[in-house]
Amino acid sequence: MAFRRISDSAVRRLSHYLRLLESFEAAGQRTISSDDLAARGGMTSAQVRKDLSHFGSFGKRGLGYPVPVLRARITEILGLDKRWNVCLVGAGKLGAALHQYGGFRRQGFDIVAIFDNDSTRIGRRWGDVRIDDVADLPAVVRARRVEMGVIVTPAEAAQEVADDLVRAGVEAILNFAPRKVDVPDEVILRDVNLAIELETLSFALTHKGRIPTTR
Amino acid sequence: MAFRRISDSAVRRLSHYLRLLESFEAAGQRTISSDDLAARGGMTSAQVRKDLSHFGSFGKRGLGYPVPVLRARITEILGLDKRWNVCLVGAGKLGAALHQYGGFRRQGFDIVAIFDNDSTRIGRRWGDVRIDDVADLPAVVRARRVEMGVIVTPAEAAQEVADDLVRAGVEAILNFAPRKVDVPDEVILRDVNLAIELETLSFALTHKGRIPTTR
DNA sequence: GACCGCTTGTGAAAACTATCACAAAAGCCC
DNA sequence: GGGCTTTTGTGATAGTTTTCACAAGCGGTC
Repeated sequence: MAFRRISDSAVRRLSHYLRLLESFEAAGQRTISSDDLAARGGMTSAQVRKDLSHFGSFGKRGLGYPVPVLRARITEILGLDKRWNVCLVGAGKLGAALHQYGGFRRQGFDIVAIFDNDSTRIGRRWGDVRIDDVADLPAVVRARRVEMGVIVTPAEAAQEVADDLVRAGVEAILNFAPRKVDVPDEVILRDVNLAIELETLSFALTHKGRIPTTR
Repeated sequence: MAFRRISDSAVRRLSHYLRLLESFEAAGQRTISSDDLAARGGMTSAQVRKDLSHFGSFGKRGLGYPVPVLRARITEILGLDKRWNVCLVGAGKLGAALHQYGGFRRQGFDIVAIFDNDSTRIGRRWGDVRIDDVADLPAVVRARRVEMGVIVTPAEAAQEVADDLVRAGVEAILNFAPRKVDVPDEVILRDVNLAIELETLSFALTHKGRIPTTR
C-alpha cells in the first residue's frame, strides 16, 4: 500500500481544528464550511480543505463538513480515541502545572506516574498519583504500561532520564529540559523550549522580522 | 535599503546555536566549525553556515567561527543584548513555573509584574514581585514599562487580557491559553499550546508519521 | 428537471526552505 | 612561497508546503 507523509505543521493544524470543532459542536452547530473554520482558526480555507483531504473526503459540496463526524474523524486521526498512559519525570513547578492542566486528561492523556529524585517530594501525592523515586522508574513504567514520558527535570538530568525511559519501553518523549537529548530513531521525541519562544519575540521586536541584506 | 525576511525556523535555530555556544564558551573552546556545531545541535553544517551567512560572515575559512565573537553576535541579533520587561498575567501553577524558570532572567527577560484576578493571590509576593490585581494592569504595565506580556490564564480570560495588554502598550504577547486571541498586526503574537505537543506525539505513535493514501 | 448559489476536492503554480557541491580563503608545514 | 588540508560562503538544485483557481457536486427553487 502507498503511504503519504503528513507534515508536522499539518498535524498541528488538525489539533487546532479539533479544538474549534469541539466548541462548534458544544454550541450545537451541525455543519461548518472550510471558510468558516479557517476564519476562526486564522488560516485559509484552501489550507483547511487540503489538510482534511489527506484523510479522505467527508465534506459535502455546497454544504460544508458535518461537525460531529469531522470532530470524531479528527479525534481518530490524531489517535485520541484511546487513552494514553503518560508519566511525568520531575515534580517541580512545571510538572505541577502540567499535572493540573485539564487539557491533557480531556484529550485522552492520563498521568499515571510521577517521578522525582528529591526525598522531600517522594511519597507525596498529587491527586491520586504518588510521587515515586526516579530510581524506581523502570519498574513503575513497565508495571503501569506507560507509553509516553514527559521530561520536566533540570537540563543536567534530562539525558539520563531519557535513557531510562527508553530502556523501560516508553515510545514517545516530550522534553521540556533546555538541552538536546538523544534517543533511538524508533522513539518519537519532541522538544519544547520556553526560553526560545521569548527569544523569537525578542528577535521580532528588535528587527520587525527582517534584517538588512548583508551584500 | 534592501531587507531580507528571516524564517521563523531559522530564528529558532539561532536560539539553539546560542545555547550551544554558551556551553562551548564556558568550556573554554575558542573556535568551532559549522560541522561541530551542527553535530552537537542535530542539524547539517550547510544549514548552520546558511543561517549565519544571513547576518554577515564571521567565520574564518579553514578554522571555523570564533566562539566568543559568534556568541556575542547572535546575542545581539536576537535582541538579547538588552533586558526586556515582561509581565505575567495569571498567577497559577504555570505562571509560577515560568516565574521560577531561571532561563528567562539569564537570557535578559525580567518579570517585573504579575497579575491575577483571585483576591487570595493578590498581594502575595513571588520573590520581590507583588501579585497585582489584573484590574490595575493598564496602570502597572505603563508605570513599569512592560514590553512583553505572557498570558497564563484560563482560555476564557485570554482575549480580554490580550486586549488590555495591547491597550496598555505591550508590543509582544506569548499566549499559553488554549485559544486563539486576536491582536492588531503591529503586535507580535506567539502561541504555545501544551496539549498540541502531546497530540502530535499521539499522532506519530498511531501512524508512525504516515497514513495510507486515500486514492 | 433545469438553473442557481454555494462549497468541496484537487491538480498546477508559486513560495519557501533545506541540501548540495564547489570555488575561494586561511592556516600550517616544509 | 608552494603545496596540502581544512572550512567557509554561496550559487544552484532539490524538496516541501502553501496558495491559487476551477471543475464537479450538492441542495434548493421554480
